[in-house]
Amino acid sequence: MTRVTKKPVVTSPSAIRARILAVVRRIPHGKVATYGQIAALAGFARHARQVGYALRDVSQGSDLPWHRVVNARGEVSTRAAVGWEDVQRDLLEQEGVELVRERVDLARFGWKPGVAARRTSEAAATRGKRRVALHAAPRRSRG
DNA sequence: GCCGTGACAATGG
DNA sequence: ACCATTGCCACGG
Repeated sequence: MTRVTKKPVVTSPSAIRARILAVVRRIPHGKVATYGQIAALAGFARHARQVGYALRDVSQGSDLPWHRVVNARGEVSTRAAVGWEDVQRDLLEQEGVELVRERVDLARFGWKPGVAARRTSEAAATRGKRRVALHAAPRRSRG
């Protein structure tokens, strides 16, 4: 059928954004994901900054769980509009995400896609040991 | 089409 | 543990 004449791979103005937002939408309630993780899951490793860009364009008025996205240190990233940092922290706490010193323990609340919730005891045990790769595949990526 | 910007990330001091 | 620097890459002017 030679319908490949013109493939829709045209990379829309924001094909990358759409993909990113799709991943953000998958973050489960009560969990958080890092910018770099989102980018990697979307298929755009080292585009962590683009995640922030995408969210900045959306933010309010959307059903997107934008508040579940934090930086690699588990902190809420500061953006242009001051004050929303508190809003985000509040939303997270409402979901049961603990914030210790303004930081989220990624080992506990970090979203692990594809892995169903294991036993709580097991998760606790993991805490004391070495932390396995939380991110999908950071490798040598840097941004 | 080049240049600066940015809700990031990793490294070094 | 904190601050400064460097890298990365799409987007907007």
